[in-house]
Amino acid sequence: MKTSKSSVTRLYSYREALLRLKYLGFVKVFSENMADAIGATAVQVRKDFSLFGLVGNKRGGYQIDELIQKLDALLGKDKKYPVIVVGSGNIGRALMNYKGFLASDLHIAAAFDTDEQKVNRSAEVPTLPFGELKDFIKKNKIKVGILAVPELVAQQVLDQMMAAGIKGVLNFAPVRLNTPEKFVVHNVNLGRELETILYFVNAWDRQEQHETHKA
Amino acid sequence: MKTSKSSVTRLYSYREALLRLKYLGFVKVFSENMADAIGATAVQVRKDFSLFGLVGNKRGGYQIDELIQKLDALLGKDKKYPVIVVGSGNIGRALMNYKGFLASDLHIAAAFDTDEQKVNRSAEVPTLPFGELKDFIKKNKIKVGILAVPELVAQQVLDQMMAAGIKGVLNFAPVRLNTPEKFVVHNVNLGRELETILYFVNAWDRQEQHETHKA
DNA sequence: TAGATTGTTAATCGATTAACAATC
DNA sequence: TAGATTGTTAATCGATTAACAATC
Repeated sequence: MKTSKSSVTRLYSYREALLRLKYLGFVKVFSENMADAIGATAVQVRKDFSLFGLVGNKRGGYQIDELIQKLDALLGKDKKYPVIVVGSGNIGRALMNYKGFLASDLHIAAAFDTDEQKVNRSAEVPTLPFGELKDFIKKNKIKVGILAVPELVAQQVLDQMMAAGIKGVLNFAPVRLNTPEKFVVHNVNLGRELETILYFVNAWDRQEQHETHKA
Repeated sequence: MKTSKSSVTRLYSYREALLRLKYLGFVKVFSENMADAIGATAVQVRKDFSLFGLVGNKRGGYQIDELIQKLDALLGKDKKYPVIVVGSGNIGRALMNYKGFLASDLHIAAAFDTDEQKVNRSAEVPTLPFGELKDFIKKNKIKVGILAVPELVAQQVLDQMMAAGIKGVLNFAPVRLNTPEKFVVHNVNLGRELETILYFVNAWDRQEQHETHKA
């Protein structure tokens, strides 16, 4: 598998690290440096690079400028991609105002909500009535959305987004969504994440107590 | 590896599905049903169950009540676990008010912020000054926190949380955190998630155009 | 040339899936 | 008994890591 999710994610990390190094005045890097920067191993870095056709110089490492340029082309960093938020509850509103996207190649074009009270066309990121969703997606050729609606309506809202042309979503509703073959869904289940953390922390606690008793 | 992150996550999913089935009046399930419910395969379910010592009846499937009970014991569902939010920016505030936690065994005990303006001791989930963080963690024996502070201060804030006794965090800052061996970090990098979705969606688009040209 | 570093091929590892024996 | 389902052992798969040849 050429382009697994994790290898692509690492490419973005490499790029970010390279920009930092460039900013600090560096001109070239070795695979070892890249590895340190993103918390991987040098072999992993070279493997990833070779997978995506990024070549360096035997003994001389990689030219930072050249590498960034190639990554930009590979990752489509040349243009800004508009993304929409559907549902302006707690999570939806947080993402509308999230500053972390500014540095990247994506920006939130608009949010949608069924609650007319939340509509606000003049805000920096406007909130529009849900009825305008389809037209907006089509008119602005939106490909990716953030699904931040209640669990119970998630599937039916997604269906409408798909019908209008959306090809991928970041889903915050704790349900398994039904999607066609060529559609990307990344699920973020915050409760589940916390529970899993809790599980391992508690497991260690129990283990420790056990060991203490034995001692 | 007995308890990988993913197998534990699936246990929580099984439990959730079982509660739904029970609510609908079902008394027993087969591995096939469980698989459908969480989007896995029957073999996967039986493998997970055997890994955690959950046994059924040859030919008779699994008793729902019994299974839930065992999962509760396994996952520590007997008590409520307090969790804190550090940083009350966009993400932090959204999580403070997130309803999705109500159904689970965790609740947000308090939030912390350096901005005195945001302090509010009388809210349902109080926001306290950052200076009270250590005492609060120690007094309430908090083990898990949500780190929703700016990237630049994430590590130093985490260091203070660790010093006070925190053993695991859900990290929203887009940085690699330095932690000791027995410490759990789950990273949620929202920008990265969206970028990766965008990558695959664009990759398909390019591919399609390519194929159209050939045709 | 000797040393350092890349890039590829092979080995390992963990997780998922397949095959099948056990048994209700 | 025959059929259905569990539970385990073996095979497969993908991703990471190790080994090493190429070469600047």
